[in-house]
Amino acid sequence: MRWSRALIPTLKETPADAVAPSHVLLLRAGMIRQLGAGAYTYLPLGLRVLHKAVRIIREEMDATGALELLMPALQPVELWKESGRYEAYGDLLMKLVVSKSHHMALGPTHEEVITDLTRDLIRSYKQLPLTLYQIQTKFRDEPRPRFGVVRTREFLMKDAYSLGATVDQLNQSYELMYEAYCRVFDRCGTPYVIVEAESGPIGGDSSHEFMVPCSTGEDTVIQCAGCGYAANQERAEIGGGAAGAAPDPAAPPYERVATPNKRTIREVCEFLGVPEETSAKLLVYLADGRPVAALLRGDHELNESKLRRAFQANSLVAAEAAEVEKATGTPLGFLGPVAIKIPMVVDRAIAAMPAVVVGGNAVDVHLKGVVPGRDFALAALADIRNAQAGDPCPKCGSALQITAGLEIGHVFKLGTKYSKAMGATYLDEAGHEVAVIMGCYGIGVNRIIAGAVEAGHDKSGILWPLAIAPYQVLIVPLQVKNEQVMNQATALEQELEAAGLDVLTDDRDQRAGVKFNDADLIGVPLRVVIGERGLKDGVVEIKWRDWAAAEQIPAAGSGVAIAQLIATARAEHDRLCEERRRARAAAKPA
RNA sequence: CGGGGCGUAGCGCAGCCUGGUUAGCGCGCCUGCCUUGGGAGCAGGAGGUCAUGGGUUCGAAUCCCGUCGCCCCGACCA
Repeated sequence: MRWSRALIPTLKETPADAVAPSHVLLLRAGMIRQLGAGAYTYLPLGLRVLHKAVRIIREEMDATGALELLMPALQPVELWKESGRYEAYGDLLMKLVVSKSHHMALGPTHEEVITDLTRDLIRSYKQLPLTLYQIQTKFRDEPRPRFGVVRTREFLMKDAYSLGATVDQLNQSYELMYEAYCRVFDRCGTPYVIVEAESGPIGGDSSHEFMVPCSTGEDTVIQCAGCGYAANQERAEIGGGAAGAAPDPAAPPYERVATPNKRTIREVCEFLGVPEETSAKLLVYLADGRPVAALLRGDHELNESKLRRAFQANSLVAAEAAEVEKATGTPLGFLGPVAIKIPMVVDRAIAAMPAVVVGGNAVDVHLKGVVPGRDFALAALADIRNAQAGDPCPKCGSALQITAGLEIGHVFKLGTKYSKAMGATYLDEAGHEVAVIMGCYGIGVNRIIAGAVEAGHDKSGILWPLAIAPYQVLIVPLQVKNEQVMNQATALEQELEAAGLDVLTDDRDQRAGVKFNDADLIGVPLRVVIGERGLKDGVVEIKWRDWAAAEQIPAAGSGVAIAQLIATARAEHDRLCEERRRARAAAKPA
């Protein structure tokens, strides 16, 4: 391919709206263009990268025995009402009216459609297990698209659904997908960590997310350097947790203090001159509509998933100010655990505190020196807060670390939520009608691209992994009007293309500096420079994008040598992937 | 949805506060000369509903009101 014909509109300056490195560089490298918020065109160069990732995904999905199909993006809303997600998904679901009165939605995911298909097609245990997948555009009405291609309203997703007759079959499908995901991301060359994820109210005993560590990531990952424990903050447990010491019998009784108009933890603590970690806050939530309270240390953050589980509720929402006052008889800002009338769960960290400052359940009143276990019960103790840096690891007790992660893949055991709601059943060996046991597995294809750039760039531009680079080799003839130079470039291009390589030749009549800067920007892994100077000595220059030094090789036979270099690099990468696969297999309990 | 910022040429910006002829600059683009191993130079040129609707005014990119769009922070995110 000739650069002059390839439509690669590189930009010298950073577009004002772009902040995230992947957004800036994909724009500057001429790979994407924005149409509107969360909607991007993939220009030819960017599309090549996307296609390469898709190809790897497809190969690995097929290798697991999963079958590819293609479901409609356009879905009847009735299916969503049937599964109960029409309400649950809310505004994120893009709705539209077709043919004047036909209510449709654009699919944000396809559990409903696959379950509908399943109840049609799956009749017998003999057809199971089965995993189906597709690679398709998804639509979500994101309230806030951001960071270029990281969060968009329309994106390419590989979604797979496993159908099983037994929990064993589900577990096997899950394992297969989990391993296939590792292979996909290993092969794409995108760094990732696998974290335990929150599986949501639907239950299911297992869920993992694949995260690219990068500052642009929207998720918070909790990791233990000691034992390798890694979890999404939504999920991460906190170690320690032994019950605190018994209340000090010598502790003086608590005292009531006037705190006029001091409502927030900060205001109260500043007013009383005590540190926030000696205070406690009482939060009121509606668990399945019933008011409940959560008590945690003033400087700690509530984890709603943990609280929802603590109350064994299906839904949990923060109570409005009016609801709080109605439930407790006290306005926001002065709530406390002493003599509270609604059910309360206390965070474990509270049990370790000898005395706390809390709200007095009366306007403009707080209580000082309240002793947990003496002045209020510690019966319902639970881990209900977000893990933070320095907290003990739940597995080994080492200090946890906190990093940002970009979610590129998610594997999830669904169980029978959808099959039961929508009547997807099969007949088992005994002739009983049983709900299909399902799993779902997603990869954000665009995010592989974004993640690769977030993880692989420098001041000059992108460093594509060889496997997903738009081209593998960039030939840069420096004097395009010099026949000898151009002939050499053309011959090399044809030879490499004949050898099956993806080659781009920068045939633009530009100065060397322009070409080199653009070469660095678009990040093609191997650059071959052909110039008058080198040809005089019978050499061409080769340079890996991620490697500082260039080297000279004989111009004669350079095609063979370069094809060999790429082949070696690919073999080395394959070897690395295989090594990781073996390590995973070895680490897995028998 | 709350808070903040911004819409002037393909990109980056100035002009607006204090209204006044043909709306500027840099990059990019076209033509020519010159140059040629890390974003050269000179000369000429093309390209604008100043986001949009209304209002004030003799006169609006500029002042006022509405609308739309985009970005950032937060909330939200199977």
